[in-house]
Amino acid sequence: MKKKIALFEEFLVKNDSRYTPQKQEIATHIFKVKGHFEIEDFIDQFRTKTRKLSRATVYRVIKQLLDAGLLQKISTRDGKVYYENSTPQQHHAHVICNHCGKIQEIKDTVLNEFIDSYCHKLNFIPEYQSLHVYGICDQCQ
Amino acid sequence: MKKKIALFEEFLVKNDSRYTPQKQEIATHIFKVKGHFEIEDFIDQFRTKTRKLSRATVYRVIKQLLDAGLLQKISTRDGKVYYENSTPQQHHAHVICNHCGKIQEIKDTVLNEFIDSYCHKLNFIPEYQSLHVYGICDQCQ
DNA sequence: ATACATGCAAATGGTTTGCAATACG
DNA sequence: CGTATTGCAAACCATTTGCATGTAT
Repeated sequence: MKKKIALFEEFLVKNDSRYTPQKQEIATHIFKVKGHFEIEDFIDQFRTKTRKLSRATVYRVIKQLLDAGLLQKISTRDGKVYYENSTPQQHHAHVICNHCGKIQEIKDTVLNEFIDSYCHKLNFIPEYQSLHVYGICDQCQ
Repeated sequence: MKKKIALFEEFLVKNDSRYTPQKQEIATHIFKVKGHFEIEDFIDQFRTKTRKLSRATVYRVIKQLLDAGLLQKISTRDGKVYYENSTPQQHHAHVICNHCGKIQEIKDTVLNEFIDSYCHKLNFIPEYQSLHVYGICDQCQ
């Protein structure tokens, strides 16, 4: 499988956007994160580890990563926002507990197949998708 | 099928929340809206038609409607936020064009069945769900 | 009486933008 | 060189919150 950073570079080139050191650095760091993370934490870490870096730039890169399907955004009901790595092929869905905030992943191809076939019917080109199920988890019941 | 306003009242009672005139009014107006709408527009309309009403209260009711599964929230990639009526039984999904912003609905039971069965496996009680597919629509290609 | 609901305005927090400086192709 | 990118701080905008007042049980 192709490296994500390579996919990102391809995406940028295809969209007449430059592949700059900042983009490379930010993307590389994001790709290393396992599970979900908050932007603010990420920026803090990045700043101490690497060097100064503008929030704006991070958000600009984030946007391109979302567009490229290499990252996805998760919002909990109480307004918290997380981001999580993904691949353009498979965006896994999330199950989010409204009580404790725990986030679980749904890994299942049924969903992706369904979406692909549906988009095909509409002649719609999917770039990015998100499925979030909110409710009460096992432990919180 | 039971009226939505009745469902809302039930929901409130069940959650030790009061069924007040404001809640009733706001909910009733929301239930009349077809398609998606923006909060700000809704408040403006409401204010001219009816009477003064606090943004805060609207948001408080919105939150309860979301929890009750009678309303759903749609966020476009560029930060716009819409709300749309729904029923607790079936949350239809949305296909959103990143180019022109057009929103189409997916009406299909496959999705709901999939989610129900998955939640059952996790012993997770789903209350609300959202599926958004972003991409490029037919016309914008 | 007591607890929840409302309205207001101020605060919050994630995200975007204008602009000047800088770097890529 | 010209055009996209970066950094900064200020701006934005949806949403939340603190608090004093009002209202239902």
